[in-house]
Amino acid sequence: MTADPETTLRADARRNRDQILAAAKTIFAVSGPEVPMEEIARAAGVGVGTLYRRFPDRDALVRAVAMDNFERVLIDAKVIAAEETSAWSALSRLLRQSVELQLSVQLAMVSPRALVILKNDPEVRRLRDEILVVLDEFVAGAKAEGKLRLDVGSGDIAILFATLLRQVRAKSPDVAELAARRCVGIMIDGLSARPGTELPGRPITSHDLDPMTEHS
Amino acid sequence: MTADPETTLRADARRNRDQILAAAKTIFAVSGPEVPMEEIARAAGVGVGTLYRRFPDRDALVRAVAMDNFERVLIDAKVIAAEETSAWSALSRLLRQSVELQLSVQLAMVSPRALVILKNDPEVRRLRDEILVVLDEFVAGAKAEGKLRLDVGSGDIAILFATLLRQVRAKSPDVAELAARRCVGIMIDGLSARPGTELPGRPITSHDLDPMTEHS
DNA sequence: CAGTATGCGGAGGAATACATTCCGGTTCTA
DNA sequence: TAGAACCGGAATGTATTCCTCCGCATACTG
Repeated sequence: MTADPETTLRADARRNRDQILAAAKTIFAVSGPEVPMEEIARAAGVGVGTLYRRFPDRDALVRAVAMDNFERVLIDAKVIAAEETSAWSALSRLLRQSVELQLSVQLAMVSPRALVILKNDPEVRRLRDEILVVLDEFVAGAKAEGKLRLDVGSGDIAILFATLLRQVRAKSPDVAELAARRCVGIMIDGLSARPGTELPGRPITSHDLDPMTEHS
Repeated sequence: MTADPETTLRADARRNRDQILAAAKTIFAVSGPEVPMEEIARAAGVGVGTLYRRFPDRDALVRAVAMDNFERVLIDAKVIAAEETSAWSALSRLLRQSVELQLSVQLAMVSPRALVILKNDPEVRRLRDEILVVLDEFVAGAKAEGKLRLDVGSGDIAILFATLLRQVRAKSPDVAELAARRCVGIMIDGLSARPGTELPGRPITSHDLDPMTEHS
């Protein structure tokens, strides 16, 4: 049906397309999906014209970035599931290593703009649902192992990491990057099952904040 | 010198001024200090004209909001210091209850826009420094008590809470508010001194990310 | 290696979003 | 009740941003 851009494009065009996607991913992660198109083009080392030729409008770009990252996370999760022996180590590894990937992904679940764009895209939803299933499995498994505190839901975890990803503006990118890794570490410790403070309310599930469905 | 707005203003004007400040605080906390002035005016229930009469431009408003919140946090911290018996409980109580206050405060330390405005304001700096001193005392004390993990600095804590404050967009404000409280709880547990994962790098101090000084 | 289809960059038109000003009408205060 | 202080929000000017268009460049094909 639709020609596959991966194979149909001329070599240089293909290269540019990839650069655009990569640049957009980085920039979206830091500044959200509303940055000027020109900024993305510059970061990708191409002209705006090229950007628009490949992605007719901003929505198309956002969708493409989301798809790309959802896929990547899903693959990661599956690899991890296969390699790790316990659900807890799988969960914490996924969270830890996904700083970059989740970066974009979660952002796509938090930004109102992206939400509107993605809400009605069946392909995106399918991927997203698959990810949620895997995540829920990890969470349930880790609880069963007694490693994850029982009073959290996958929604809590999602929020925790979604909020964390907006890169902090420290004095240098190095410090910022280190800080992010350390925050993740602290949060993982906060999630582990050890006698700690009791949390208010009830566990938040992924359904509680499912941005893909209408408000209650 | 400068007439004190608290006493000089006519009653209704004074009331409006307070409403504007309150509205700005809330909105800044959620959306950052770059929201359209009109939105703030609407939230405060006044016209833009009134907003501009009271605060000549955006910078003035940002500064006023920052001052207001810095003061509030400082007062809170001092009250807590007087009431709590251990540094750890003081620290965790401060973090827990300051969800709203810290909200604005930290935001003012993260947003580039606010930074520029506040960087050269000596009054703001003075307050800010006082807060940092109190926070450092709490941190040092809690470590001495063996309640706070030794491998974190006050900078780590600041980042942790600064990133957390951008309100999550859940299905309802209630859920969002609950989620925020739960996140704080999880983070506090992550900070407590119990055998957990080792953090990468070295503790981040408040100086490491001090936005009031130039990049190294 | 020449011919051509495909792709490229970026100037520029159109639309929008914002900050800020201004003034006729309203509300306090003495 | 007089008059000063204040209010709302329409109107103006400006800065951004989206997206199109077209002359030029580059990659594939035989």
